[in-house]
Amino acid sequence: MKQIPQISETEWQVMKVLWSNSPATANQVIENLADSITWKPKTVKTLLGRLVKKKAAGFEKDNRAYLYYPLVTEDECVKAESHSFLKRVYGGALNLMLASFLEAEKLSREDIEELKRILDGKKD
Amino acid sequence: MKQIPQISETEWQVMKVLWSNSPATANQVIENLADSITWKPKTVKTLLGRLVKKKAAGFEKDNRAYLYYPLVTEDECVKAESHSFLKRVYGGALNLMLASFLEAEKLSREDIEELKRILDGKKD
DNA sequence: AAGCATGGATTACAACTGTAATCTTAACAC
DNA sequence: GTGTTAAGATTACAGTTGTAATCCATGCTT
Repeated sequence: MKQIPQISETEWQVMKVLWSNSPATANQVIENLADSITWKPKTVKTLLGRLVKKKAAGFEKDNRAYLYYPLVTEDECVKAESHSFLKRVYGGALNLMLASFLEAEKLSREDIEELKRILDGKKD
Repeated sequence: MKQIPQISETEWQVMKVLWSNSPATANQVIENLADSITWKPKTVKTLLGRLVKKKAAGFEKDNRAYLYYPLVTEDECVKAESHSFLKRVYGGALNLMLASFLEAEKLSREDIEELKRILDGKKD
């Protein structure tokens, strides 16, 4: 499988915008992030630049502003992050991790029902 | 709840040793890591030093060698990491995360049975 | 045409990371 | 007691990250 670039915490937030709203100009991304974070616009631009440099995003020139879009899918990134998390924290043992989450966290009755449905579906 | 220090990838590996085998001298930690990693002994000592500095580990002088031990529990750290992962990747939605893992990953029949047992246990 | 505004490019800068090597001090071997 | 060894302390050094500010070029305003 292809190599997913290392995407940092803050870069993730920018990628999320691109995943849900692309292509987008830097200003659209900034706008989109406005209520969730408090970065200066320049900060967002820096992050966009870094994402381009590390090939997580690309752009085309429209007129003066660039149109940015993701080069990696959210799914790929989620998989990569999950794998790394699982390995780091649970030594790679998925069943351990799931058991731990299921036990420790509060889930609504509906969540529980849905998870059981998924598990049932996997049995066959 | 108390503030868990930020523990890096490599530091985690050292903490794991301390969690399972403490107190331990630097050399015992090095020994213990020998087959899983290829760091030079000095590298491990650097990591121990950093963990002490960031209050994730402590030590007592025995004779010339120090005896290191964890100052934070594995459970606390796992929780903190999990929280951060969940927030970063799934926007904090635990049910989403679980559903995604359950669907995407391969689980043995026994794993599935156990997870269902856990879910059943949570229902009441 | 001249200047201002705006977008991206470049530069900044400290903290954290990965990965060690060197320095210093104290104990142990003779 | 004097040299060697070995433990921790200090220093190294580049890459990443968080968080921007400044620089430069180009298009819009008048």
